[in-house]
Amino acid sequence: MSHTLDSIAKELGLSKTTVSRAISGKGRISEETRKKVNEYIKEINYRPSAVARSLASNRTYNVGLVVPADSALGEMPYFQTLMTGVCDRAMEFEYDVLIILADNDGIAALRHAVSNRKIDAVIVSRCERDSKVINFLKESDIPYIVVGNPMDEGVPYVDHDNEGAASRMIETLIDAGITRMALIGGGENINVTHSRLEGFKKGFINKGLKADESLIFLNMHKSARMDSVLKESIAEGAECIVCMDDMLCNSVLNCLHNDGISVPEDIKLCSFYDSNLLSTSKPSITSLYFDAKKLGGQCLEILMRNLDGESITSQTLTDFNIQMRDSTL
Amino acid sequence: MSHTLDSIAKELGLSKTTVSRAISGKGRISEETRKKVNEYIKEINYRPSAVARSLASNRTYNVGLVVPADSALGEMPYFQTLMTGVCDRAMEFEYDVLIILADNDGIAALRHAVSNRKIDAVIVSRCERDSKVINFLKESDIPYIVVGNPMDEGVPYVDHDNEGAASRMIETLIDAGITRMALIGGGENINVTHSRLEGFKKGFINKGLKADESLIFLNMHKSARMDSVLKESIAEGAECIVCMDDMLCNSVLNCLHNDGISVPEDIKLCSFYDSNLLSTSKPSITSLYFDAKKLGGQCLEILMRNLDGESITSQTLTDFNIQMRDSTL
DNA sequence: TTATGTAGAACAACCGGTTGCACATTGGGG
DNA sequence: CCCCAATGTGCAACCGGTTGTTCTACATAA
Repeated sequence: MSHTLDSIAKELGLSKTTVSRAISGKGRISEETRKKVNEYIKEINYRPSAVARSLASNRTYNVGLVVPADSALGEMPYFQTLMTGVCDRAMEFEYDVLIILADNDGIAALRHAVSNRKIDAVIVSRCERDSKVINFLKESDIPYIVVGNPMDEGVPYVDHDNEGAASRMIETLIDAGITRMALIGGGENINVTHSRLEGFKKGFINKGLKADESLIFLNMHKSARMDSVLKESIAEGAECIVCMDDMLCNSVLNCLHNDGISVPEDIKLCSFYDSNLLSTSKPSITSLYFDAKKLGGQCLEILMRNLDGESITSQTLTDFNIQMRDSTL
Repeated sequence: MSHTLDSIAKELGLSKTTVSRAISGKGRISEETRKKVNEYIKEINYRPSAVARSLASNRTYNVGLVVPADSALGEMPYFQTLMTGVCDRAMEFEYDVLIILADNDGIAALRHAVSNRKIDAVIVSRCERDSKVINFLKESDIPYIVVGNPMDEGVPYVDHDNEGAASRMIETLIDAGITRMALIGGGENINVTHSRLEGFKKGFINKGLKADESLIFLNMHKSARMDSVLKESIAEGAECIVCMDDMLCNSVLNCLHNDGISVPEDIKLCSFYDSNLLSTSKPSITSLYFDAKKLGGQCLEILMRNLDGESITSQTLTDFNIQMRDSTL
C-alpha cells in the first residue's frame, strides 16, 4: 500500500500538516523535525501524490505541447528536437509534458486538455495564419506561447531570428560569389516560412541586389513538382538551391542526385538545420544551425515564469551559426 | 469563475451526488433529471475537473509514452508515427499522453512520472536488452507494455511480425531473382533489429539458401563507415541492399548517389518503412510497410483493457504489405 | 508578577469530484 | 389495506494533499 501524509504522520507521531511543511519547507518548522521527516520519507521512498497536490494547489504541474496532427508535418524531426528541449526543461521545474495533436482540421485534443484542466499552460509548436489553435487559446484564459512569430498582435511567441539568419545566410553566399539562387520552402501559411522568406529577400537587398521572384518556390513539402522545379531553376541559371529546412533539403539532394546532377559541382546546396537528419549526408551540407532544443526550453521557462507572476510576452533568440561545408564549395 | 458540481447542484436545486450521477450515467437516476443536468452543463460549457476526478477515482487518465532521449534516435520519424497512433486512440478513452524521455543513460523522468503517480500505465516505444527502463517497470507495479518484442520472459509487448515480414521480404526478392544481399541495420541491442535480422536469415533458409554473414552490417545509424560498407558490399557482389528502416535507407541512397552509383541500375535497394520519410524519394523505394500508427493504438487499447480488469499480455500484428517499386526493378 | 512575543506543532477547512448507504416515494402483489 | 421492492435522491465520508488560524509552551520585557 502506498504511503500518505497521514500514514507518515501517524508513524512519526506528528500531524499531517507538520509532515507536509517538513517536506515542502514552507511555514515554521524546527530543523530537527524537518530532518526526521525527510529521512523517514527517503527511507520508505515516499513521493507525494501529484494529483492530490494538484487539487489542493490548483496546479496540474503539466504543460501541453501542441504538435501538428498532420503526419507528414508531424514527422519532421524538428518537432522531436523541440520536444526534447521542452521536456528537459520541464523536468527542472517538476513539470510533465502532455502531447496534444492538433491542427486546423481538429483541436479536440486541445479542447479536452484545456477544459478538463489537465494542463497549466500550452506551447504551440507550429502555427499557421489564422490558426484554430491560436483562436481557441486566445479565448480561453490559459497561458500559452507559440513557437515562431505568428505575426499576430498580442500572441506571445518565442522564435529564432529567422529573418536575420536567412538574411545573413544569403549575404554569406553572396560574399562567396554566389548571386543567383533558388529558394525551396514549405507551407506559405507557416510562420517560419514567412520569416525566412523575408530574410531571403532582405539578404539580397543588403548587398544591393534583388532576389529573383521566379526562383522562389513555396509549399514544396508534399509537392510532386520537386523534380521540375529543380530542373527549371538550373535552366534559369541558379547557382545554388537554398532550402528552408532539412526535410526539404534531403528531398532536393535526393532528387538532384537521381537526375545525375552533382552537388556542388553542378549546383550548390544549402539549408537550415533544425535536426540531425542531414548530419551524415554526402556531400556535407552548408547550413545554418538553430538550437531548436534551446528554443523549446525557452518556451517552457517563459511559461513557468509567467505562472509565477511575471508577464513576459515574446522573445527572440538571436544566436545561430553558419557552417560552410562541401555542398557550397 | 469556474463551475463545480456544487455550484451546478445549487443552481438546479439538486445535490452534488445527483449531478455527478447525471453526468457519469452511473447509479440510479431518472431520465428527466439526467436530461436537465446535461442540458444545463452543455449550456454553461461545464467540464469536470480531471484532477478532482483523478483524486476520487484513483485514476489519472494519463498514460506515459517513453521515447528515447538520445536525440539521434528520438528524431526518427517512426516515433512520431507511433505517438500519433497512441494519442489518437487515447482520445477515444478520454486519456492523455505524457511524454517521457528516457533511455539507458537516465530514467529520471520515468521515475518522476511513476512515483508521483501522474500516469496509470506506460508504453515503452523502444527497448534495448536489459534496459533500465524495463527493469524499473518490472519492479514498480504500474501496468506497462513494450513496443517490439523485448525477448524477455514476462515482459508484455506488442509487435509487428518483424521476423515474418523480414523473411517474406527476402523470399520475395529471391523470387525476383535476387540472391546476394547486404543487410544494413541499426543498433544490435534493439529488439526490432534482432527480429528483422532473424527474419532476414530465415528468408534465405526458407528458400534453401543461406545469408552471407559477411554482408550483415549492424549498428550503422551513427556510423561513419557507411561509405566503405556499401563499397565493400558491391565489391563482394551484393545485388541488393536491404535496409532495416527508412532513416538508414535514406542514408544509404544518399551515399550511393553521391558515389555515382545508380539505383537500381548498379545496385538495388529496399527498406522497411515506418514513416513517410521516403514517400517521395527518387527512385521510389521497394519496401515493406508496417502500420506503426495502428501499433501505437494497439498498445493503448491493451493497456486500457488491462486497467479494466482484463489481463492481455502480448500481441503480434501480422499484417504488413510489400510494395515493389523502382528501386528493385 | 503579569503582559507580550515567538517558535513549533496541530486543527480543521478546503480543493472538486466519487460512492456506499440511508431515506423517501411510488407501485404492484397478496 | 399492508408489505416489500424498486426507484430516485441526498447525506456524508473519502481521495491526499495545502494552508489560514489557533493553541501551547516557553522566553523575554515591563
